[in-house]
Amino acid sequence: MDGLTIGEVGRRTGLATSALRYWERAGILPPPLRQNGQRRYDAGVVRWIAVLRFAQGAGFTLDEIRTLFHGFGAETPLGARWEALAHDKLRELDALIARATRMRHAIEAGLACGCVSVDDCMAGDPSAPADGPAQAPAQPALRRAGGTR
Amino acid sequence: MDGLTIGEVGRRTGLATSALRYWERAGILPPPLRQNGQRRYDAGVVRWIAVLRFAQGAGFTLDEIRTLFHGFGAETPLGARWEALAHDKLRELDALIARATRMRHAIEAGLACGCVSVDDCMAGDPSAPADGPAQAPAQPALRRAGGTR
DNA sequence: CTACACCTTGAAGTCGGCTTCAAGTCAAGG
DNA sequence: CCTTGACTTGAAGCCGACTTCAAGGTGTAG
Repeated sequence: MDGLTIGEVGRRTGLATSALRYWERAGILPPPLRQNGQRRYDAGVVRWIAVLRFAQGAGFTLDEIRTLFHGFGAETPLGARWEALAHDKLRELDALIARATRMRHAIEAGLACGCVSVDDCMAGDPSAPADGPAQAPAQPALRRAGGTR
Repeated sequence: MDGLTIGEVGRRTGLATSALRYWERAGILPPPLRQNGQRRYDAGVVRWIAVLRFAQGAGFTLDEIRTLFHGFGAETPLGARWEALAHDKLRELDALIARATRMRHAIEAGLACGCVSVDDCMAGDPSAPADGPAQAPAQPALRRAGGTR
């Protein structure tokens, strides 16, 4: 046994090999040894990838995950690293949830409004008819996330 | 008075003129009359834009907003159009909120875990130590939304 | 005439996290 | 020797909603 090929790692983790190469280039996965120019991974990489995917699922960007993996002194335990990043992320998530909740309310306000045409409806303007759906968007959208292949 | 220039509309609505042109090309705002090749908008466009921005703020994509504005028979009232689109969007938002809430839980599980290194932590694998942070991500991320200039 | 402010267009750039493609390398099997 | 299959690379494409850029037109003021 001289290490896993990238295809083997892909099979074991359910990931595309292109993603593994991408993470390596992005400085997240350390470059493995090579045999004849081909990557040979230590079996431990599977666990690293599990942590990576977990962090991604928790909402961390690759930038943040790079920090999680390589951005602290080598002696800093994983738990402490996680904690250092978690508070900001929790606040981001709370903001996201709050925003999504406001969007829900906006949609319901739109349902309650019952306008006939664009020109007799709506907000944003002090001379507006009544209690139309309210003001501006402020935060345009929320993008969807890609599935896992 | 022969209509508002695009710059004037931008000023009144707080939008970049590039956005107005983009929406026109995207088939959302109808092309206005022109004088010497320049767009001259009817004052009513301001209200259209308010509705557009409101819908955007409620989470609708430009595709959906195009449907909202131009995708029904001309006799269909705005309220009915809104309703036709609202139910799916509410479900999407609920899914989003649920996902964000799961992400919150994941982060908190990570905080409770207290692992020292990547190799002694984590999930996804049946031989894992204990009740590590749990399984996979399934839905990678949530993208941030751009502010309103 | 020049300067200036405003408008026009199409093409390309931005962000994140990949995927896809073209072209090439390499080892094992028939 | 030739094919097959897995690997390598860099470059480009994708999604959404725009912004930015280059190059040029037009109207008005001084």
